Amino acid sequence: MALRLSTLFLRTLRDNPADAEVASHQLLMRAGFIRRAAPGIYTWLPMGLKVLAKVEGIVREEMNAIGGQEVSFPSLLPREPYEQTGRWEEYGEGLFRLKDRKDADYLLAPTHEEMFTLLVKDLYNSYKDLPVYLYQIQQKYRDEARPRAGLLRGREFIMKDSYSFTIDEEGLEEAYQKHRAAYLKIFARLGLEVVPVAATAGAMGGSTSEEFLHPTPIGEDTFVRSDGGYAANVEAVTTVVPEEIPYDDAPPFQVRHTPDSPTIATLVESANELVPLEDRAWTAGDTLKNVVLAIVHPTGEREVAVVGVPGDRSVDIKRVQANIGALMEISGEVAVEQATDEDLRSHPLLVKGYVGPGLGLDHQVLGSEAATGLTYFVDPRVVSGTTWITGANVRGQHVFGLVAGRDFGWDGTIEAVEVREGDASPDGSGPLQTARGIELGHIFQLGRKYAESLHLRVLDANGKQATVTMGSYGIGVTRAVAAIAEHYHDDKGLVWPRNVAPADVHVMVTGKGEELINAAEKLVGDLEGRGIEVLFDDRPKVSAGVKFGDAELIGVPTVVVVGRGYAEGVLEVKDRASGERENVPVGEAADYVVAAVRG
RNA sequence: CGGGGUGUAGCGCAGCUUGGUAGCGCGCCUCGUUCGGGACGAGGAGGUCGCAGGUUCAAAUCCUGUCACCCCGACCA
Repeated sequence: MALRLSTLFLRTLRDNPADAEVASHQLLMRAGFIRRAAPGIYTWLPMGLKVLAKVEGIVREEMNAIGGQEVSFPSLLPREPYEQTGRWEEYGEGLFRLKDRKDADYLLAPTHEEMFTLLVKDLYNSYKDLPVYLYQIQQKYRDEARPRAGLLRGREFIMKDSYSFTIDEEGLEEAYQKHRAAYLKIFARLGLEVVPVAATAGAMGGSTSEEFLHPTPIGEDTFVRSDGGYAANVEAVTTVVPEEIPYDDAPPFQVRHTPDSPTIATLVESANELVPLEDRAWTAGDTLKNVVLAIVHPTGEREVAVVGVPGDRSVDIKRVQANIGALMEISGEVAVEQATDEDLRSHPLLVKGYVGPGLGLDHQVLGSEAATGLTYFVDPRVVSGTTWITGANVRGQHVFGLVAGRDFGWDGTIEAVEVREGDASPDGSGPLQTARGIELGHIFQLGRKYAESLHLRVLDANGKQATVTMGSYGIGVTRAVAAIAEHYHDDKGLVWPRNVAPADVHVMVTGKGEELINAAEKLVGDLEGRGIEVLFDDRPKVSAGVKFGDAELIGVPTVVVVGRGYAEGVLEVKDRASGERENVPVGEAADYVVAAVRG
């Protein structure tokens, strides 16, 4: 049945809602696709549901094509499985928790690794049952600190999540590659450009992981790419490590008074005055800036650590956060913050503004083996033999020519500094460009993390218990709808690509008279008979201007106007995207539209 | 959690400085005229002015508190 605007549950808005900032949010609200129910939580109206169903359909087809089997889990889940994997705690405040009348704990699922794992455990027990790929398209709940931009970042959202269960790494690799290929197909069919980038696994655990980012200035993720094809989330970029330098001939370090050098810039100035180099001037990159950070464990325990980085770079807390958990062998969500004055007070050996890794091997201040016992990480650029200017741990004094490996050591290296435009790509494929993107998909090689904690084992070919290997693969379905709306619109409204449009064609009647209505009705009937989805603006007493405006706002790809041309025996067919219009004889209109729709 | 902003009719806003019992545009209802680019006329419906307390003869307006929402930074599909 055609959707008739005279009865369709739809109200378009002339003005943008005041609380909508980005185009996709504004237009989806104005065109009557969604309504806000609560912060970050949206109601889907008939038009919106049409698009959502198209997107889901494409995802479903491609998942089925790689052998995925669809299931559906509840959103309301008991605490126990999440307790077992530690995520009840690790998820922190992002988890919606609630209690039933018996005071038992429940949660609204933020994702379903546990449930899938337990389901397979429930039913399968032999390697002969594997591999199996299961997926669902379903609501997820995360109590986001700051929902924003309408559908782009909601507290309730629809995600397609799939999980692969295989007997070994080889099977996992195959499942991962199949999903990767399927994802590229899905996004291509959705009309969304995506860049697969290397990513960190974060709270999900596991090793190899890639994100599918849709490049757009309103994206929340920053990623880098090179002309040579390298691409990574900034959190996952690895630094090109310089060669170690022999330091046998390096001069000894000198400690100097530098009373007026509170900043890196003034320190560089002092350096060039006090201890000038023969062949060049000191720069900020020669200084070693030691940043004191507070590491907050999932348990809430607060630990101070120090990161030494070249002075011309600033520390990117996100990158530290993404990497420090593994380095410090902390499982779960680690928060990293700049150290407070109080943190510094509890470590009196740290002199604010003059923190340095040591005055020499005998007096090393930083490092787990040193006086403070504070873990000391350095940027990968700090390799043995490199020479640095840094704090002397005495107010008003710096040390010049401190040689890494000779005069100070460290507990480990960490990717802690911001990645800059122009930095070298780790695979040697040229300088890096930075860009912003929306994370539309994320695939992980989970390995055995969940299978182990939930004891998912099967008998292998030798009759021995083997822990199953898992992969996890997500697509933000509602987010994809937002991304499409964001990418496909103009100043008049939405411009849906055919694959996901709420209807194939928008037929409208302008002008009055029985013949016009009848002609439109006949066309609508013909089109429907041929399997075309029609949105029919049959509203009487609505002016042509309003109808044109709504058609442009709603954004169905092809618009047919039954109006003034009818007297001459033609209908006007317009292409929403290009604005091109064509007069088509009434008798050929259905054929013309079918051809346009079928592409 | 830190910074900025906003709460007045379904939507967008004015009124607040200088208290006097709420207004504009759009939308909605009725009648008539119009009918290819957001028509016109006439008549209507609709508001606890976010909430609580205070000051005052009188509070949307002044004071205190509180809540909510939006935007910018720390998390994620």
